[in-house]
Amino acid sequence: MALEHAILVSLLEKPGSGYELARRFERSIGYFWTATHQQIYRVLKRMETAGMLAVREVPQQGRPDKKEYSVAGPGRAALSQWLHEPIEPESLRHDLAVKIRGAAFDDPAALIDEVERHRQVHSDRLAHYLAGELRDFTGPEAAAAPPDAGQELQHVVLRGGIAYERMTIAWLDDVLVTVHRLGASRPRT
Amino acid sequence: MALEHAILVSLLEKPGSGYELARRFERSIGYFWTATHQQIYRVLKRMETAGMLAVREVPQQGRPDKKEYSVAGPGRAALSQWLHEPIEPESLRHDLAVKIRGAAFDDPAALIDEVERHRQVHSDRLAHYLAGELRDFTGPEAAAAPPDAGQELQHVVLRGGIAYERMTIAWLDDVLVTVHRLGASRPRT
DNA sequence: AGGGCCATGTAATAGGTTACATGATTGC
DNA sequence: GCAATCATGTAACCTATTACATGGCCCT
Repeated sequence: MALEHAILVSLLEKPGSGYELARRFERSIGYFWTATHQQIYRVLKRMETAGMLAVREVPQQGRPDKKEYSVAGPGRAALSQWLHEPIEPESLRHDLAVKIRGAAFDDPAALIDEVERHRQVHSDRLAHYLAGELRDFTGPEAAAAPPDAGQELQHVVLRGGIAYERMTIAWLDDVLVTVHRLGASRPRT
Repeated sequence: MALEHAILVSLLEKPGSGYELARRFERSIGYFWTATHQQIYRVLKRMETAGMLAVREVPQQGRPDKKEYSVAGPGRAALSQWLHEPIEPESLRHDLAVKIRGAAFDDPAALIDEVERHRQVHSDRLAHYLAGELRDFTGPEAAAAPPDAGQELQHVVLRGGIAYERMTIAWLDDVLVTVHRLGASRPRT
């Protein structure tokens, strides 16, 4: 169960409430792990019961009170143990590839809009990652201070996201060319 | 629910039993979609009940009888409908990235073995994909016959897998360089 | 004799999604 | 007045994983 571990890492980077975690899972750490707020609340409660997390009630004015979670000793130990265990190299789960193969039995031309839409999303994500890289790692402000190990590691993960988006965009272009070529060779089916 | 759709595509490409599907999901279509035999049997049963699939009992000698599934009209209609619906561009779920960020709070050097192990797996997969490409698409035998739309689409999906593995290997090299640099700057922690 | 492949399944559990529910504050 | 943001949660359902179970054939 790696959601627990992703939460531990995120809370070590910075303590926060369930709500804040849910927002981080839409950005930053969410680039390579997704979770909804319902799931996060459920897991936080379980982890708290298991003693992995410490909670602090934070009264706020003008806003609902929040529970700020931070990692307790057993949580850190659980993370450390997981870090030293080997994990399975993950396999993709790529719906769009299923669609592309399925299009052979239907209408390949119908793929075009869908693939272009996906390309746009990945293109936006790439721009977003690059902006984050400039802000946090390669820009003048970030370059002023020497990066610590944590920042170096966050940066290499971000570079992975950037490489993934670039590769995906290039592949979607390949798909578009292929589909157009199919359409051209048989104008109507 | 895309497992149903992946099964429909696979059975349209070639009818087969639950066992055979499970094997295909370890190879070929499994490169971008995974499923275990338990799950496949359950979904096949549900799809059969829903009338999406036709079954044929095939007696065999020296082996247990098998049930050969093929796609029935309603199954084809369900697939067609899905193909015309937009789907969400998927987000990654990358355990290793969580580990890398987590290593900042533990021992970054412990990543090295793990990353090298993953690199090996991806390198093997790449070799496997390239061999498949040569056999089915770019080799002398395959080049002799003009490819149809189905083959072109299968090929472009395979090219996506190849691009993914290449990108991943390059990124894992980047991770290794980064971790080694961290270790060099502070020999013991 | 033992291991691996073919072939099918059940049961229990864990993980994840969708819908529903509440309620105050801030900004347009 | 309406929508968005902050903040927390429950309930129902669907999906996926892990463990267990059976049994014959083929090869070494």
